[in-house]
Amino acid sequence: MPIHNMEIADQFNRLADLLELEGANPFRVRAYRNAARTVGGLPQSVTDMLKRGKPLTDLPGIGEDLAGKIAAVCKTGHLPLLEEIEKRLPPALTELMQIEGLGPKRVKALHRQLKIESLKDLERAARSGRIAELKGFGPKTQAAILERLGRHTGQVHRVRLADAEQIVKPLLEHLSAAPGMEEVVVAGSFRRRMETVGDIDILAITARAAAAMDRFVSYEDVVEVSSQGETRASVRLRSGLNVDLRVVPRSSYGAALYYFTGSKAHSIAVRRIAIKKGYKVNEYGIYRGSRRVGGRTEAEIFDRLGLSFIPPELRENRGEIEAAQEGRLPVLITLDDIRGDLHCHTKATDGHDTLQAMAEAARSRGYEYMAITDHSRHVAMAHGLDRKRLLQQIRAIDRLNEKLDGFVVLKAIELDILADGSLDLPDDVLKELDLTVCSVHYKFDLPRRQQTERILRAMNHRYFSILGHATGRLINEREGYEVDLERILEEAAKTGCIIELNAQPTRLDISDVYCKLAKELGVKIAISTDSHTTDNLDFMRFGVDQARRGWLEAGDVVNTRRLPELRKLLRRA
DNA sequence: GCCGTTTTCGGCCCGACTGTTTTCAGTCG
Repeated sequence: MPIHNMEIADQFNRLADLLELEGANPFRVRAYRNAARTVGGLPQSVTDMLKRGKPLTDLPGIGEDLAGKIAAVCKTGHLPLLEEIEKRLPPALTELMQIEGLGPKRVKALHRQLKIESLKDLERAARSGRIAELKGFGPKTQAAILERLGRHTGQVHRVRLADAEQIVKPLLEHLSAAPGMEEVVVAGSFRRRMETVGDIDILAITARAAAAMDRFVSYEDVVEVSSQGETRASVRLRSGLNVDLRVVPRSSYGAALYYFTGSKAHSIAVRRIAIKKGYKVNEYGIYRGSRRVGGRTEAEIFDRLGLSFIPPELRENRGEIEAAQEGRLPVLITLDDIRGDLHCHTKATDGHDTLQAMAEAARSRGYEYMAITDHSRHVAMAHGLDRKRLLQQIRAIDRLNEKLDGFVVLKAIELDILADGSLDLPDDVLKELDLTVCSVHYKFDLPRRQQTERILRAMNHRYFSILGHATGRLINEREGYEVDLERILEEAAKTGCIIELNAQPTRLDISDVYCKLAKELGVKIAISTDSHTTDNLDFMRFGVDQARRGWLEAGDVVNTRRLPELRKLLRRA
């Protein structure tokens, strides 16, 4: 049973928590957290890296010691240092640190002085009033602990980006109406266009900070004001989402936007460069000594530090800073680069709109082509097309194309990859199509090796064009099936198969790190909406966001091409 | 624990807010 990256990351994070409780060197703690983040975000499994003899010390923030520990976990499943510390400290103490407002120092004090080892202990102590008596604690802290305990579910909840957008939009409108408000923007992971966000960071430019604060905390969806100062406030919304507002003057706009966009790892790395160059960067500006030398725009900061402008989507400290130093940042794809959509359904299966309506909707978005990819027969739930109905649809598309001027509907299908890796319809009908999107819809529970072989076998079929939603995950709803995506991408590089980036906000499949790996391997990506209504075509922008996070340029994406060029890419040797 | 245009030791990002204090530690982002 190979150890997954996430398991290693979990062990390191737990170790970091416990070390922090023990009062270890905070930079040592950070090293473990960084390692957890690095390993957790890798597109390939470290088990495989080790097998292939790739040195783990090549990974940023992984030195000899951590490389050895990672290798040990891969080999044995155990991290001896973690187990050693768990003998000294109750492992459940790390749960206490999940409670907002409880950090290592307070948890340590609660453990030492009140023998609190679990959430249950914590609740009992708070109810009995013993916490308020501790030095450094008080009645307010005790009440806050009780209140947050009641809300604690044990899991961090992240909201899908598209859902966050719907929550944020009316709030921005509300804030914009504050007297003296000059500008309101969202920073944080929302601006970096992460597939999910944990909270919302809003930046407001105004000379009247107090008015902005008042307007913010009085928003109708606010259920709790967690903190409120002169320039900063935090609230919790009815939806459960936390929102931070930060007010800055116009002159600090760029510095503040940069700082609050993050990511944290990116900010730390850039500030380190700033220090080396004799600067200090904070949310008010960039300074040489006590003299402020910039910060009105983000560009001023990048310029000072000798970096080219790094788009927010890349700010994850995954190589973008080095690329910016060397002037080799990618020119990221934009929505305007997209010329068509290659995965769309109609009423013929589980879509809601007609062939013609879909075509017109695509055309009205400025596209030059779209592929109609209804389901194949095996997806019975969606009344998948059999040979006869597919041929009917092909003829209907031919008739429609005769009427359309300057727009082409491509004949295609979303073809089920059967459990043995064969495709759901015979070659004699597939050969009539312009392309196929081949996807897994059943048998999610195959063992990883078998699932991978299933897809690899399908990919070697002569009429296989694009692999649809490659992992089958639904964000916040279900994990994808177990599959070796790195091997699939390597095979795609060999065979010329295209990999889909499914733009449905609940899918965004494949993820950003796999987009980057695909690019590095030379694999072409199709960003497709998997539309089931005409409105769904607008999901393209979420796909483009994800592609940008994955470093993709227009040239990496097939549906940025004009039709003749696309056809060439689809024609396989 | 990592890392090197401060280079193998001695640094490691930086400020706001809260609740507890009587000048600040702890937490958070």
